[in-house]
Amino acid sequence: VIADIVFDVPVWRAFAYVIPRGMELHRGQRVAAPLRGRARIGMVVDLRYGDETGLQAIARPVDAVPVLSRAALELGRWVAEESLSSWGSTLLALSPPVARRGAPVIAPPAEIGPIAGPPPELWVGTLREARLAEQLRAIDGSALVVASDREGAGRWAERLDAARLDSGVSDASRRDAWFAAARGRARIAVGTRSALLVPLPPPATLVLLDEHDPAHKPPGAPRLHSREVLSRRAALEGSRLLMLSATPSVESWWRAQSAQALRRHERTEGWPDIVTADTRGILRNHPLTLPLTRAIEDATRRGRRAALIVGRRAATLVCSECGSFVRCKECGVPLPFSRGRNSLACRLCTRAEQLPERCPTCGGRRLSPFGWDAERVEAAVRKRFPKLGVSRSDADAQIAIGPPSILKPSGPAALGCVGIVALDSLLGMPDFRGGERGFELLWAAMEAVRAEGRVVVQTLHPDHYAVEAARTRDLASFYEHEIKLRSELGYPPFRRLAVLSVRSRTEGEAHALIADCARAFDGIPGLTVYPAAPRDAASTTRLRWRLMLKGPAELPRLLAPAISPLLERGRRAGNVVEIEMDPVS
DNA sequence: AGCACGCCGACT
DNA sequence: GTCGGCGTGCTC
Repeated sequence: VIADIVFDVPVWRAFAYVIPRGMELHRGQRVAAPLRGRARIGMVVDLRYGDETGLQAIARPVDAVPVLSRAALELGRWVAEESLSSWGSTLLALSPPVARRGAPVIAPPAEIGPIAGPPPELWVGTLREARLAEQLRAIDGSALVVASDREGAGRWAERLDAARLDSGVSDASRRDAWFAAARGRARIAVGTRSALLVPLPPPATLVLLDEHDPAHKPPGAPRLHSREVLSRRAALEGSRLLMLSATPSVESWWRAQSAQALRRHERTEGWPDIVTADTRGILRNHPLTLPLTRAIEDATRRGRRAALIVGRRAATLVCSECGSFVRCKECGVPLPFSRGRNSLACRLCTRAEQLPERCPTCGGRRLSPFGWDAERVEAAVRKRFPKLGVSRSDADAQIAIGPPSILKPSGPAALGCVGIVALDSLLGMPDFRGGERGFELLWAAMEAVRAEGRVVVQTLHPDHYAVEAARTRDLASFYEHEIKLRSELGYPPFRRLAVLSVRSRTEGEAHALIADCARAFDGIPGLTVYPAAPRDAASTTRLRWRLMLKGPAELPRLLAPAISPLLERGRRAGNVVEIEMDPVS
């Protein structure tokens, strides 16, 4: 009997090995097998009869029993194909930690047949998490809860008294939790993306927390958003899928709405009004407007903490008179601006424009770089509030300054004031998700203060649809607007994106390499290939290039034949070619 | 990925 | 005459 094994190497095909006499193996079990002379860990994906001549023998099983079901192996293959990465690297990233020698033998995972299940549900509203905890407490069958990070997994494991599958606990207890979930001994298991394939006895409920969070797709295998993996899994095994978010991704909202699967568990009565501070023509010399200064004073006087949210660097050029950004005429995205350069280049289409003298919208003469970074804000705030504790690293400081993520761990009404120093640094990011990210932030700010505090938004765009929708607490109106835009401009969920990037040692080679890549995509029907652009517009050397690809839902299948030889050839002579499907930023 | 093989320059 | 750089190709 021959075993087909896949390894954590960038090689697509499986390798065939002889199973030694007396060794019993199953699909979904890990083994150590000699690969180019050394024993490496691989996953058994198939067992078959065949010609054994010239094949090496498997050295030993690594697991006494399978860790993945056959359905999980197939799901893993789908994930690998969708993300243009190898089956082996995907499966091994989605397997439990390897046991130490002498660990007890545990029962193999349940096999689940394909059944038709309900459409995925999208839960929004302030009560979504309380409702989830309630339902899970009384659940019939098993459940997997996937958080976007270890902290979230830890909080939920405690809240649900559930087994933990993420790396926040020891390997031994993660492994125990894996098999406890597989055998139905732990009804509820909590993990991060590494737990996506854990076997669960039916009927299973799959839960994705903070569905919109880009942290569900960090670098590394499996190179797909947990949302996509879970929705495929739910569809294949007929499980119920619940996705929770205060502000879902536009993709999920759109799908849930058309499947009549949107569930709203809301209570927004008593929430504070969002105070918008219009910063057009001001905010040149201080990051805090009067309303924000007052709100910080009030909160800290009452013994409450304040958080100030800042974006990244000065990223765009803005008109001080009408407030509009200088945008690419082709793509409509704001052009990134950095000091010391006299042209603006679009990140998407590479069109370069002379630095304009006047505002292209209103003809105003005052165009200035826009953006307050954390350092500048901290210095100014310390000066303004010398007696208060101000920190960029301690989220528990009286005034904490940082990126939107500092709002994440705060419980309901944890803060007395949230100030968004410059919403425009989010709205104006050279990324089609700018509106979505801005809306998420505003909503998260309201959730962090609830009825007990104040949200102050400083912006050049008080009339932006994301601000308007947040101010009126009208989720649906935001999504309607955003979906219309996405449909007109051909962005997800209507078309699918991929980003190809290359790196070389010399500028000449880098340019030749990206040109080769672009040529390889010539003539593929339904594919839009955007012109290549240097990766860092600010950098003077052009060793890194990227280009964006747009296509239909089957984009990975379209790209695979063209990209495979490039991914291999790219590795020669210090060249690196990478492709990322469905980039989140 | 990771590792061995092999072909050219610098050193004993 | 030998060491070792890295470019190249393969892994059951």
